[in-house]
Amino acid sequence: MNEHSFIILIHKSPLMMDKKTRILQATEKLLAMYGFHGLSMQMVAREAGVAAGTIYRYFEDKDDLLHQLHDHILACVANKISQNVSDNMPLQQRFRTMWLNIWDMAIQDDAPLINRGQFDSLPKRENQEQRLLEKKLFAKVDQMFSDGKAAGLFKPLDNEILGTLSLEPCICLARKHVNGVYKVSDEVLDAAIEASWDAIVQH
Amino acid sequence: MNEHSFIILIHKSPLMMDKKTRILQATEKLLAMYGFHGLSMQMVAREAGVAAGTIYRYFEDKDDLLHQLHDHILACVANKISQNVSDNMPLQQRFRTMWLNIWDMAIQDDAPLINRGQFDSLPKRENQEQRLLEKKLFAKVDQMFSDGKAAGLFKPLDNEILGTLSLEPCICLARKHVNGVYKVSDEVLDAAIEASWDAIVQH
Amino acid sequence: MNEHSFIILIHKSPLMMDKKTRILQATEKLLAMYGFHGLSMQMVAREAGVAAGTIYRYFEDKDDLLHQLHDHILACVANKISQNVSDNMPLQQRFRTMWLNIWDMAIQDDAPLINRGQFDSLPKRENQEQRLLEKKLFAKVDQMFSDGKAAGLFKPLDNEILGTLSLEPCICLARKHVNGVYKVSDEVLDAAIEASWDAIVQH
Amino acid sequence: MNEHSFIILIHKSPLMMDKKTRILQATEKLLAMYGFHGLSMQMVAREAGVAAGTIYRYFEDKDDLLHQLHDHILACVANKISQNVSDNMPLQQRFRTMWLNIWDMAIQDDAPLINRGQFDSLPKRENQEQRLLEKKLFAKVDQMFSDGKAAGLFKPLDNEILGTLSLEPCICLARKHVNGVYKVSDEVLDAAIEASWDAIVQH
DNA sequence: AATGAATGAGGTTTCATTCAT
DNA sequence: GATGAATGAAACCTCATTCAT
Repeated sequence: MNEHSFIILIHKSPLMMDKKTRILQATEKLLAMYGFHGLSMQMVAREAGVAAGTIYRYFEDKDDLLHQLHDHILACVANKISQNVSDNMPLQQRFRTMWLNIWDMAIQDDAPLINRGQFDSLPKRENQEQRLLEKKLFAKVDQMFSDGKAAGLFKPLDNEILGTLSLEPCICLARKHVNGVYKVSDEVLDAAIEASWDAIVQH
Repeated sequence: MNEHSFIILIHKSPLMMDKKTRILQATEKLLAMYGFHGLSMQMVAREAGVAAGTIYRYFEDKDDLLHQLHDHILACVANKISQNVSDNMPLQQRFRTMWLNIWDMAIQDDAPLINRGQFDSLPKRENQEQRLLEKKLFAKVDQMFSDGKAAGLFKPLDNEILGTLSLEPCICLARKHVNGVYKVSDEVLDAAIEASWDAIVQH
Repeated sequence: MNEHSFIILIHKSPLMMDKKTRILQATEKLLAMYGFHGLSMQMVAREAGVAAGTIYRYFEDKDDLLHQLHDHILACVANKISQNVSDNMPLQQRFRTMWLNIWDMAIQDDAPLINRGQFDSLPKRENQEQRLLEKKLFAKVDQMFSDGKAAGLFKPLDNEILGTLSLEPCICLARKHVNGVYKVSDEVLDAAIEASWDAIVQH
Repeated sequence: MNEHSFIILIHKSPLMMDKKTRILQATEKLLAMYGFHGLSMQMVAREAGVAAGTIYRYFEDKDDLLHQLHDHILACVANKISQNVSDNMPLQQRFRTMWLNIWDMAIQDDAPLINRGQFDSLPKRENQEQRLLEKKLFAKVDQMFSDGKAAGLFKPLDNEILGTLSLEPCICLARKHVNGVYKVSDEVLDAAIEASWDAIVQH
């Protein structure tokens, strides 16, 4: 660092971050409203309140936008699921809390994607790295299943399987609830949680 | 017939099915191979061995083609699920048979759509009429749940809920199996069937 | 060929050929008028009197269009150069005829491209095959140079070099003439032909 | 300076030329590498190490940049051609020196534009003023032709014509040499110079 | 003077649909 | 009924240019 050197300060201002977020949110909303087809970059731009070209400052191309949206949502989901869950709570309480966290998320309008079945058809990079990231995101869920098996309470199956048996039904149910296929009352909800629990505990 | 003319020979083999079926099968295959984006009417036409315009003799437009494909597949699925199931078989055997019917279908390659998660993103007409049709298609499933409740064996929940709790996990699991996310061994498969059963029976 | 076979006749009608030709001609004209930049597919379509999408029935993409135009023009040029030239005419008459053929072509509006220097910047496929094709197209020119060398009249240089020394100046001159850089009178034209001749004959 | 800030260090080396020159050089390089199509202002900015907007301090618009580049290169060319040429050298030596100066320039890599045929497709302002400027730049060439005619050695044609007949073939040849169409040996080079000389001297 | 994020018109290309044959 | 060439709207994406900082 001599007399010819100088310094440039770059402020990644909240406003700039705002733009990328706005684009992601616009994409999520439109994807939920019109599905995968009716999603054009022009629409995203209009909804986000930016010019079409601006999207390409933040995302390589349409595919990149969707990939990043996938990751973004996944992170949100993982975060939401783990809310109010700590590893020293009783197992059944942890299970119930997470189950209801998923339910709430799918019911509310915050995460409009999770509930329309569009989420799964988002392009994902199916590689080892991605798998590890997901595992880390859903650590709390993982921990619960592991603890349950260690206590001899859950069936001796891989966590992946336990999740599929007990938490996926929650999402399926929520989807039907939101789509109006079937309205789920509070009593039925409690029964569904119990049934999900029954699926994975030893009898 | 001048110097600009030339000749193409086409063998109309007895194997050529009727055009509508060929179009539907071509669509299913291409949808499984290239997903929703990579599906163009010209591709369907080429794969089906018909002219692009011919598709419009049998289907109103692209949406109609996809709707009809949805119904077509749904009928196949319902038919497959009910195979080797009669209403006087023991409940658990009925359940196990249907569960495995779903699994087999999702694992094999003759119903390429069901297993890639593309099926759910097909456009569906979500109306009363459609709901009734589905109910009729899945009558055997319905009957099993009703019988189980009448016998006091199943939880007193609507059939819709019982299905979501015990059969949807099968589809989710199959999807993961096919996508390579998780390879399901025979022992795990048996355990999963038992767990699905545990979810809906009274304890 | 059994009872299941049938025949389809395809007429490559003159009208259809017309469309491809019209697109090529439109491209040539616009390229001469507006240069390489101001050439958009929309403009070509409008000038050719077809829809934008129609171009893509006949040409893979823009590059293919330009490639094919290059070949098309090259063939025209080769044909024009060889007009009224036969291998048993005296050498100097053959040379003069070809030189003037080039000149006429560059001066007239038939081949608007050759004279604006746009021609050379058209994308060409620089491969062996292409080189051979060109050699065949310009066979008459080749023959003249070979005959001249056999007669001990021309310098013992490769035909490629002889062409560059005696015919390229014609094109350069014509370009300047058309661009208005320098107006070439008939006497000067004669002198230029003689000078080109002097460049390649032995002294 | 909060958690969103970070720092970049830039060493302003003494080698950094003034910005306008850097922009011109960047343009020349990119034009040679990617041709006319692949040249965007953002690329030029990146290559020159300036911001996109900065270009517009020195050049009206893209066209102006290209115009000025044209003039810039033309001046370089004129300068190079005249190297080691003085008006009291024998005519043939002057001619040979200039011919070889052109050849060297086209063969080497420091004037990347002249040799790829991109140069001619640069936009030029074809007006009287421009013509006069060029005449002044190429004064040495002009002088040689005038002297040759005064001595009764050259044909009595305008200098413009003499140049086209004897020096343009050099450029054409060099282009073919560089493009790999035809590899020119030293003997052929000498022969080509002699042939160019033959084209303009009286016989 | 310099920056570079933002713009949005315009580029190439695709594709659902029509219609003369 | 069947064809497939033609259409042209609309898709994705680029890039010359501006302007607040």
